[in-house]
Amino acid sequence: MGRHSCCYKQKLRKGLWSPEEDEKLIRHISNFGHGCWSSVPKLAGLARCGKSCRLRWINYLRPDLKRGTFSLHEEKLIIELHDVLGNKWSQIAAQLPGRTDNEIKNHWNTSIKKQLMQRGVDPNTHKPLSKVNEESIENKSQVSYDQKDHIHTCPPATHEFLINRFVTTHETFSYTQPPTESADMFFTDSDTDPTRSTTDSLNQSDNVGCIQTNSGYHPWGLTDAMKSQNQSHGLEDYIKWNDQYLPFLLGKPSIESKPDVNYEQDQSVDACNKQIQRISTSYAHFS
DNA sequence: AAAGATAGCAACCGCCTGCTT
DNA sequence: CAAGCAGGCGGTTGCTATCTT
Repeated sequence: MGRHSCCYKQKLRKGLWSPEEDEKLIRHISNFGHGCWSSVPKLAGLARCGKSCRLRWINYLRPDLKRGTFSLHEEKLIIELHDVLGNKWSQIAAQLPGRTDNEIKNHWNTSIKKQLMQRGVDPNTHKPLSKVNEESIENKSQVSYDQKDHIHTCPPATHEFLINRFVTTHETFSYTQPPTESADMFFTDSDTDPTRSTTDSLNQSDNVGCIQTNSGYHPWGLTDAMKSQNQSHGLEDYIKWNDQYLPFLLGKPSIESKPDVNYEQDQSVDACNKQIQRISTSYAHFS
């Protein structure tokens, strides 16, 4: 594909936007909307490419932008979402009203990353740095083995791994329905009230969540009763996700060579645990 | 006060995906 | 089905402001 066609045009301005250019763009979009971005520069009287206009509007001129420094809550949220989503800045930004993906990405790279490193946390894996170092040493020796056998890098997929990745213990697994379709994950209160806004929910509950699919809302995580039960046993009450594995859990394998797993429409917790057992069996050859 | 180093951020680049022709 | 186009995304660059020496 190469470069965007509009970028080939001659005499297009680049670099920082002048106040006059901003004004033209704001006036045009306020009056007519952006429509097709590639036509915006011409209609707005700007010597810029459509992509540049789009970026300027989304990252800087949009009226609903919050701007200013990130609050502690926002930073916490970014860290948690990054743990789940990785560098999916647009998805992370979608959970922070008034913030852009670019803004979050910049803040991550310039500030949050350093904070995490100072706290001894690896910003990529969100694990303690000491643990990451140990694993990297182990992985180095593993790489040669994998290369020898032409096995691409695959995570360990033992039952324990999957359980640990998705749920803390069997008892804590609290789907009311197994999800059946592609899903966008979001968090909500344990009452799983879909009318609550995501950010409101996140303010109140970090560890109990919900999967939203086309077929409805599927709570996951710990009920309050389970939380207190687990805490009395000294168990962690958070649930870790990995977007690479999420499609499997949802029956939507997205990476080649992964086993096709069908999920039954069974609403019992036992059935969910059986599904996990089945997944881990399917992965057994990787471990 | 000046020069160099560092941090923060706006914007660009290149790639990917989905839609249209 | 292939090619072209537009929109979107993540990674990166480079400019500017601030800090340090």
